[in-house]
Amino acid sequence: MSSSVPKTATPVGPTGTASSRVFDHLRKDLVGGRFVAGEKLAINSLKEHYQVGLSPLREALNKLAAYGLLVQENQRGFRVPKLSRDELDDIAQMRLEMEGMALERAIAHGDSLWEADLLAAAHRLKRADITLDKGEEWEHLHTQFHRTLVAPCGSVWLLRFIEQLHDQFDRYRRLGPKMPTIRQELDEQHHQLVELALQRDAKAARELMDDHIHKSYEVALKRYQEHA
Amino acid sequence: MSSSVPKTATPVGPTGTASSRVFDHLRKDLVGGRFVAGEKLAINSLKEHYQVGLSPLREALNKLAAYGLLVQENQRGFRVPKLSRDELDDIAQMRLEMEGMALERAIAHGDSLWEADLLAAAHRLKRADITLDKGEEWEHLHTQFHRTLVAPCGSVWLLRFIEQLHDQFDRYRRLGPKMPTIRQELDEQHHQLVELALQRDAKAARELMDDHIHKSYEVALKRYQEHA
DNA sequence: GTAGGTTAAAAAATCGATTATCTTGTCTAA
DNA sequence: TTAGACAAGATAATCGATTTTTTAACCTAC
Repeated sequence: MSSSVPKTATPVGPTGTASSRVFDHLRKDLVGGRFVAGEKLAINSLKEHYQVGLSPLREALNKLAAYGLLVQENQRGFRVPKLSRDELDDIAQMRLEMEGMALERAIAHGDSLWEADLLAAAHRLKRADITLDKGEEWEHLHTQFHRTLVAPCGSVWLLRFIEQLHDQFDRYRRLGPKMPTIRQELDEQHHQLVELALQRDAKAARELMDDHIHKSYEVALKRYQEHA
Repeated sequence: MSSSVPKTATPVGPTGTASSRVFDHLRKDLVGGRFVAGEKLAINSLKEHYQVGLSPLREALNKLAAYGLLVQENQRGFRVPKLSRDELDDIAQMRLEMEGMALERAIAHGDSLWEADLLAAAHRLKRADITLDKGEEWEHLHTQFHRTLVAPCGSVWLLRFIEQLHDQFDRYRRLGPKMPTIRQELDEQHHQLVELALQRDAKAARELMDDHIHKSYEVALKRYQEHA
């Protein structure tokens, strides 16, 4: 049953609005460190780089500013936020509080579907770990794993804030190339987190999560210090 | 020393960009309940109502969507988010956690300038309480008081999240007219909060804050239930 | 009567050009 | 020499019109 001109073709080309596409793309690039912290964005350059008109671009920039990945100054356009030790400490501290809270709640409420999702997410991430492919694909699986871990915490707003903090944190963590030694430790913790979650050991899981974030913080801090 | 055409005149007229002005105005209107929850925004009506062009209006709507006061669906414009009991519970619960945390930290770190600011903010709010003027001016002083209370918590991100949660909470609280009886209780708690903060009694202050949020939650819940 | 399809109207998204504001370099006067 | 004024260029913000997509109304075939 194939028609030569299907009514709804598989969207090979770009999907969604130009605004949402450039938003996603810019978000990735900002989190991935493809801009220099503090730099002023030249809108006209972005326009050609992302192959998009001025209106959708500006709408994306406005959203990113409200989200905290850009700063907007009246009549002076948009800048990439500066990085600072104080802010990194703040972000890490907030991650400790909020992801800890979310993990405890997720362990209390997560059902068996969650268990399956969690195992799947951990497995996919492990595959990328051993391939040592630490590119954009690994980043996505890593984000997805942490998202799955806390997903059934029962609070839409908590999840939203955690997502935002992750993006902010990753701006520091991804300042430089990977550090295989510490990275391997962190990868192992992902599996230990799954085990403790499945055992419903909220206390131990939270302690491990604290340690996980702490180790990640040390990586991010080193990156930040080397970066200057 | 007065020139007939001063170079930098006092900005009597509208200040800032059209986009930022309409953002502020829309934010107030959304929090203040001047739109029906769930309704779709007719951009062209907004355009004339706020006396602004399409581009700055759309930029403001995009920012509000990223902030969480609007929902944006690709190719289908903007909607006012629906209200739900579950979300109100979520917001109130998050306020308990986050404002409690912020208050404890503020009490630990706040200096004498903070004490003065706090007394001033409480005083201004009391003036508005007794005038029984519960309009936009009271709302502003109330927001300002709570903001001052937690200001020296040391975390930019915590303050940001709390601000966002307040806006969300107020969408429920401001669904209906004031309730003088319970309102008076809440007003008294503001002063007790100042006293406990000045005494640096973090534990008691947090307990009172919990109670304050709980009472406010009951008001908001009643509003929500009456609203249907 | 209803499912599916066509079309007209409405609304959203985007574009190209204009206007307002800021920035930079240069000149003048103290 | 340097602070301040000025002008020219660059950039940000906004407008008006166009294109694209959705919505709603109508029509046809079963």
